[in-house]
Amino acid sequence: MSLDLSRSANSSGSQRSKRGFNNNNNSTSSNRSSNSNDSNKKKKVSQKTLGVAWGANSISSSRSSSFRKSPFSDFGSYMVEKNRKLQNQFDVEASASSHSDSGSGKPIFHGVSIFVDGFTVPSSQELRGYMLKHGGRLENYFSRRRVTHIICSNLPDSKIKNLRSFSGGLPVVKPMWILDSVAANKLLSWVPYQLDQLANNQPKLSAFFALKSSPQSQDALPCAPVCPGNPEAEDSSFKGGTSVDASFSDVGEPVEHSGLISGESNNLMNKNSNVSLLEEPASSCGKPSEVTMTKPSNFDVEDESSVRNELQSSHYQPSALVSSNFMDIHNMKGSPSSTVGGPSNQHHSTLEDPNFVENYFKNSRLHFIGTWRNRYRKRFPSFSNGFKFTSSNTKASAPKTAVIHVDMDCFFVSVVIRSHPEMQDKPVAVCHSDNPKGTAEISSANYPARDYGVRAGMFVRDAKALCPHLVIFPYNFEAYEEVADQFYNILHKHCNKVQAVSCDEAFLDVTDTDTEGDPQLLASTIRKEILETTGCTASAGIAENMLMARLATRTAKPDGQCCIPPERADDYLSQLPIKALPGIGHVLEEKLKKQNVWTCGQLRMISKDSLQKDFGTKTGEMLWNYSRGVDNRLVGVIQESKSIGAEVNWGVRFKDVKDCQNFLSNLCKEVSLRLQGCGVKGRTFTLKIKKRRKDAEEPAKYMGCGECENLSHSTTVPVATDDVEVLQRISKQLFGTFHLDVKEIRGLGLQVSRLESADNSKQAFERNSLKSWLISASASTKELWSNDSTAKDRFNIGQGDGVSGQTCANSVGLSIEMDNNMSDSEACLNQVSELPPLCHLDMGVLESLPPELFSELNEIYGRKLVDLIAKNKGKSVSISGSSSTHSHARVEGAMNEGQAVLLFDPVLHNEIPVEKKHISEEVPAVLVSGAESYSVAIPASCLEKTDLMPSSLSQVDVTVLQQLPEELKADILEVLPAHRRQDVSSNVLSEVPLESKGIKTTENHSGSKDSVLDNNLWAGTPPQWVDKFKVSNCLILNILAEMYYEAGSTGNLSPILQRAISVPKHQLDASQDGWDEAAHILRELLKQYIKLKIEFDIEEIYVCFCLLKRFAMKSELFLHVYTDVFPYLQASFGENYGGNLHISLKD
DNA sequence: ATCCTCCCCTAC
DNA sequence: TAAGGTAGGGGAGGAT
Repeated sequence: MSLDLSRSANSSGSQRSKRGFNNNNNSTSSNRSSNSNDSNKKKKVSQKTLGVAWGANSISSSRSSSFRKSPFSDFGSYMVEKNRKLQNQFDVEASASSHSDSGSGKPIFHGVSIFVDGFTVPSSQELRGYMLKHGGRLENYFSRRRVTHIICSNLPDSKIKNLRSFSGGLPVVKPMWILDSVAANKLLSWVPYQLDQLANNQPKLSAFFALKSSPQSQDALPCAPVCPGNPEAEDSSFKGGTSVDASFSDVGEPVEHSGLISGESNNLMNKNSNVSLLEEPASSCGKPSEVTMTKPSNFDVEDESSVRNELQSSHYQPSALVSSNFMDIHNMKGSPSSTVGGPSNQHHSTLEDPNFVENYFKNSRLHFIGTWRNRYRKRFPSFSNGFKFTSSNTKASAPKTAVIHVDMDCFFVSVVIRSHPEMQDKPVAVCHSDNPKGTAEISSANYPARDYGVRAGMFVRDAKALCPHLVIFPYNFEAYEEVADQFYNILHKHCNKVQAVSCDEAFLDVTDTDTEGDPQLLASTIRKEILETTGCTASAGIAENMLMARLATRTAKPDGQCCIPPERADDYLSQLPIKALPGIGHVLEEKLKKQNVWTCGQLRMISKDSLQKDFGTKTGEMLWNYSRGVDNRLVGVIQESKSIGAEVNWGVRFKDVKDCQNFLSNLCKEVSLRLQGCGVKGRTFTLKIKKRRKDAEEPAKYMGCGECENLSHSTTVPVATDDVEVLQRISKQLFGTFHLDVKEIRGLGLQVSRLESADNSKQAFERNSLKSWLISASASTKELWSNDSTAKDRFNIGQGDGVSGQTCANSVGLSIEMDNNMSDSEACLNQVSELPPLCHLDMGVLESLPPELFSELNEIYGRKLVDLIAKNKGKSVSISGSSSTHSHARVEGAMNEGQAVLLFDPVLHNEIPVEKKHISEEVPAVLVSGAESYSVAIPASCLEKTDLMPSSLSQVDVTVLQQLPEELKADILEVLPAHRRQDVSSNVLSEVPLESKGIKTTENHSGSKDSVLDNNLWAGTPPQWVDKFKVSNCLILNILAEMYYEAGSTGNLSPILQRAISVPKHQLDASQDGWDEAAHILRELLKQYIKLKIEFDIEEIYVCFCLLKRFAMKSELFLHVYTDVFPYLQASFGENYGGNLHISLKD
């Protein structure tokens, strides 16, 4: 597929402004006469009469009365009244013939309201009878508001277009749907009954269906895409969907099919009827006679009736996935925007549509193209990552390679007109809109249209200007998907080395394929089969490498094939315009033209050095090679994706920050779903923003982004994620770094890179869940005490049982029996019931938790936490009343209850209070900040490496230390000052005088080479802060031990910890340096936390430490803290430092 | 040197 | 009205 976006999308504002003379103003105020006047009238009518649409059932009915004017004041009102009468009549008859459907409650067609278009079998009267009998409705006059399904047997082509224009996304379904549903006594999915001719007009819902069900399984999905088993669901989604379009609607108006198209099509003939035989104009240059070309004289179009419209189980993108949500929301809201909001001219902007993001992608051709690869990967997994090259394919051993490049001709058009043979020779294009004054873009034009100069990327108004009788077809993404599948099925059948380029283009390596010596024969066989199967033509290029094969295809188009033997490559290239080389776009072309290089022959005159100097090493080499027909690429598989993202650069208009945040949030949802859909998580997040250029005029394109500055910021987090909330926090944080007026934003995109498989981190994820973390504390304690060899092996524990016994006594009710036969993960999963008892939870900490964490915990504890907190409120206050320090009541409460570091650690329960007492008594603390915020100093000595070690084992989770292997334990002990070592060797968890802990309390950190923030940070020392920092020393040791556990239990550090800590396992095991470095990094981490929170609430810092402890053990949770906290920092330091703050942890 | 970020360019 | 996306590659320039 050739996609020319350069004119409209990427390049030149100049192009746009040239076009702009016929701009929006012009077109709206110009003589659109009847059309625009009509639509205005319709809008008015629809407003007035909206409420009638759904009668008493209508969600908007209550609203309607206020809009209704006196009856019969105009034709519209008359029609409304008439409709109402007919409906009443219908209702009366319906109740009279009320039919007990299946006894299962709702009748089959409950909520279904059909409009019968044209002659049908059975007749519309019969259909009416079925509807009457089974709780449905039949509308005598079409209304997009009331009608849920259009029933139609077959339509003359002249009607197709009109139907498409008024159906507005409603399903157009064959009457068989009604009959079959009655026969099945349930509402069947309408999708398999779509009218073939019009299937392409129903992207939204059918996309959803396609996702959920294959044709084989649709019977099992009786009706509802939104809510299976509830017939109302499907129906109500239509209500929502149609009311969205209300302002376009023609409520109460009788349908007239003016055969717009028929007149046009009659004019087309003659001139273009044989255009498929013509050579592509561009190919005329540089086509040497030796290049063999074949083109068929014509092709047979498959009989229309045999063109299956079979719905295949396409893999739709997440945007389709969330469509149910979208519909529900619209349904609930009743689309007030369309009823109250007046004209809908903003409807497709972010201003009016709260679900713009989801909606947008479903209708975007570029999105379809851009995401096709992912769908292909899922559809043909064995081909997208299956075959590998045999060495025989390399240049050395197999000098003669054969590559075929196959490319469907004007794919989008071919597919939509494959069942309209009479359109083949007429100028046809695919476009969102047929408005001859519109700025919708032509996506694809067939060759007759190209003869008029119609090109992909043009505005439809320009195309119509060139070719007034151009026939516009809308997109049919499902059909593209279907044909692409057929296309690839054929390719895979004939060749086992297929490299998919796009939905309509692929390379085949046929070197080893049995082609009976003739790749051309194979190419022609394939093309023939493609035509027979899909009804669409394909062209092929055959050459010895991918470059030349591709160029050959260019010559072969349309519907031909071309072989360029190696010996003819030079000739072929010499006159070839440089733009024809893949990799040379308009920018490179312009640059080269400035050097007077127009053809590949001229390009060859330039030395490689010169090219590399002007265009860079790689690009220069590429130019040098390609101009000589040299291409060393091998036909290969689609490689693993390196990034996943989503962006929207159309219709983006925000009126306030809230709008923008909502949009961003939806974008994150989309990206998260895509990540999950691909089974990957990512670490680097890039937010891209298009900002209106200062002097930019109103874009020529309706709702376009116009001329923009492209901005991007990225951040890297330590733990890969696909979690939507994390994405939202990160993107919010990134967004803050731009400091933009949201009104200037014209486009937003979020891209995720540094991907890793979600499977790999699945185990880690399970470990990292809050629940498993809670459990693991008790589990590890238990394992320690156990003599079970599994536990020993896991932690390499060979000793320390004596002490274990002691700690065991300290724990309350946490023991679990480990089954020897259980794997670690099984064991983990089986520990679900082993939560720390409620009485062990710290109220202060609980209350301080971020809401999301609290609610997660609350759920885990069966929602008892809320009560617990309520009960403990008074108690907590009394504790704080007794406190004499500056710290916040809840923090003090927590400290007094002995849980300074860990929420639940049973061992630390016993140690921390002791230590804490010393610190708070003996370390003088200075609060030096101004009145408005804390500014805290931390002793510089605390940052010395030696002080990373706990000053006393009383700070250490001894159970943790005990689990270290002998030599590591020795390492750690060795670093401890002698008096500390004594603590350990005596194994007494005694109190150690503060003076001996080597903590200096008044030094400033002015010597630090850290950022200016540090100076603020270390400026003072409030007592509570020292407490926590001391605690952090202990924490670090715990963390190090945890790291060791990770290593011990899995044989390797978990990927998460490897990255977060960035200390290779071997280093950890081998030397003190490794530990020191790990400690250093962790210390930096702590500092970040301190920075993040210090300016706000000292209490929060405490929470951070609690959470940081979790980070050490369960890294994924760290992300929550990390992303949660960063915005505070942004808010705090704002303009001054916000841009310089990169907290990302370097690899 | 090597990596990272922030772009730009290209293809479909 | 209209749906200007997605992803890879590479270059410039700065940090380490």
